[in-house]
Amino acid sequence: MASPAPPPSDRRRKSPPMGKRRANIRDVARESGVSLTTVSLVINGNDQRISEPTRQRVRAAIEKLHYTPSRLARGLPNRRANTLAVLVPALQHAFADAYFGEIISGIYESAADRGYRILLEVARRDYIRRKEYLTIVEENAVDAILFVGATAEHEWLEDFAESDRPLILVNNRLEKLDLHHVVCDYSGAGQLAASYLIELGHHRIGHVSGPRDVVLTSAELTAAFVETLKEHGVATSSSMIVDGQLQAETGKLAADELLERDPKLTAIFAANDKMALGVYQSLRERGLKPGVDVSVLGCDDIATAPLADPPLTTIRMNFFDVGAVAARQMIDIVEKKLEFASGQRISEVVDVSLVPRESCRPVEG
Amino acid sequence: MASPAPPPSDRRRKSPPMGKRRANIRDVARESGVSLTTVSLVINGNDQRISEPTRQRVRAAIEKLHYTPSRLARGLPNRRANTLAVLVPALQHAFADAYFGEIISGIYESAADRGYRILLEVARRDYIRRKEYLTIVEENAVDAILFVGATAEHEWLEDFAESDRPLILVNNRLEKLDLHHVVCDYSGAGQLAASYLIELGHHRIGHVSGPRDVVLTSAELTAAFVETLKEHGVATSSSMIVDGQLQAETGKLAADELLERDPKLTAIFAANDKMALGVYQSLRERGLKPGVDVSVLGCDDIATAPLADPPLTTIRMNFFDVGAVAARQMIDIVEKKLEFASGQRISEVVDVSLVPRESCRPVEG
DNA sequence: ACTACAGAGTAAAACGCTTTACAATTCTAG
DNA sequence: CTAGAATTGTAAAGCGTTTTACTCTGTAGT
Repeated sequence: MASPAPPPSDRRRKSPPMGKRRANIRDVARESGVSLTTVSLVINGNDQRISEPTRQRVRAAIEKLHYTPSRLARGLPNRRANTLAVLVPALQHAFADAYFGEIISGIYESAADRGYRILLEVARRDYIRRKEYLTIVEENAVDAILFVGATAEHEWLEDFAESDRPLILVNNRLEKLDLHHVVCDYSGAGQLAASYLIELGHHRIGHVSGPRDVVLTSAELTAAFVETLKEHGVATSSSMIVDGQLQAETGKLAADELLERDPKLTAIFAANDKMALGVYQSLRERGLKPGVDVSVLGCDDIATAPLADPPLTTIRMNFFDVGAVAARQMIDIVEKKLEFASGQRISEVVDVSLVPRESCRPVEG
Repeated sequence: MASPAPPPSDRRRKSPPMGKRRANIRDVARESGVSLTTVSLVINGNDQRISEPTRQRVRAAIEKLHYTPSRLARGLPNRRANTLAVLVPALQHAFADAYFGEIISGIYESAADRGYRILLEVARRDYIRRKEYLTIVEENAVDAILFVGATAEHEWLEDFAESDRPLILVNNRLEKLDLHHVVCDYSGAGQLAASYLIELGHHRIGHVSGPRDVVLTSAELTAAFVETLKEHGVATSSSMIVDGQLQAETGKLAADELLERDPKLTAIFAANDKMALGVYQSLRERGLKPGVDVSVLGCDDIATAPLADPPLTTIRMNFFDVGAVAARQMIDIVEKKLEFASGQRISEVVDVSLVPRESCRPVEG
């Protein structure tokens, strides 16, 4: 029985595309007289079997039709989105912070170079509770997560610890959880700070540290600083160290404390520039001139450091690079360019350097 | 002729999913004993015809299987990505700027509420040249573009002017191009500034404006300020106005100029807080106390305004809200909740308010 | 002459969903 | 009773790719 040809499908959900519809891969195939497959192979370039003439023709057609592949459709078959998630903690307006901003800029740079997009995510309470961070990778909205402001308090990170779920910590490490990470050389920074200050002749030195209990890199910085002082025979005691919370106000408070404990301090090393600026405040309130009466050394080299009065001597942390490296590494993993024994972790360290300006002087006589 | 049943397709490109594959809509359908369609309709909720009992069953199955729809697949049929692009100009580390940060936070907030994601894009030269801004919407990577730092110099925006391509200007408007936009009430701010200063008895007033030639809102602010002064019978001359570039240094320079032209100025209104802080510098260098000898009024209310010395009186611009409103509007458009006559444009204005602190005092005598 | 094989290309399945047009069943009204 | 309407559901087309497993030439080796 000759089955009748099926009636032309009239079930299009749209009226026939009157206006010029966007060209798709099929159009290109038709235009260049080859198969769908061939076009796809040409686009993705990695397959050697298509001959040069054919390639040419396909490319011509692509050009002519202004064809661009659909990202959406592209991701479907191999479940890849060509997108990276940048996850930040739910701080008050995290995006408005220069620290995050610089890292994100670095991430963006690398990602753009490799044809990846950046999706912004904020780890709000709700977000964590519903484990959205898992969802986004499971539903293939993103290929990997770059988490920027990790601390020991982010316990949900354990969901990534014993798995090969693609997450990397940007400029943070965790003591308890073994995760991919890229960090600035905080130990190196601590050493640098100590040797510089000693070189200038200081030996009564105070230190405003970061929140060492939850931020491992802060702990490292301080440990290396203290260790190096010791190595150079500078007496250290824990009373010379006061923890701050990385904000200017806490830097000021910490300096107040420090100067009360030892009014003859000749130098203060702050774990970041914002706190160093807080230290400036504290000194001024006491009628002391930063950089003259007391040397102040910062860390990070934020944009406003050179604009301070006096310009802040500091240790340059290349946050931009940290972001860039982290993104590159994750992309390598996603694209399987980096094969890992399951459980093996990325652990890159980015160099730091000292930027001498005017807030540190040799100790007098 | 009985055609033999087609052999079970053996062409799976993966070995049979041994490990637990992620559940898809088909699994849910099977589990709850209904059709694919039904599940889809339940998920999307908008269709009334599915009965409550069926809904229950489907939801139970979804729960049980930990099912989450794939964003990728979801976007394909109706060509929607549930994603908004935030486009920023290629300034040096734009993301590190508090202004952008606050707007982005607002955008994020609205978008998250409506189930939309945020894609970050930087309008680098290359990006513009290759018209990527068109590509991303054409290839359905995003549903709409929110452009944050527009100026008259961004000529490529004309690609959106006479079309219904979904782009909105966030906190900017353009004179030449008719585009969707949401802005703070810069005219209102200008009025507010003028009346406040007059109320305090000032009539020798200087003004550091923004780059009026390329930023329309800066022009509006200044125009309204001048106009209101005039209305109150305060003589104005163009020599009282100096353009700055919105950065602290240019604010200082402008103030230098202003104070040279009229050393008896009793108040200065700066078009943004950063420049106001620059004005502080200029005053201090002359041995004048900001807020005492010369009142200083800012605009924006950035995070550091209350921390300045003296705390800066300013006009609060709710950038967060501007971002939030812009995102909401675009989502409405994308989802066709807002039907527009082609060519009709969104034009929302967000209120501003005066925040009195200590940098403005009544004029003496 | 006959297998082997490389080279160039293709058919078709699969990815996971949305939505339209239709089907089956039950209800309502005449 | 029965025609029609309402209710609840379903089949299947379609979205735009990637990729696997083939096919078809022609050439080389034996």
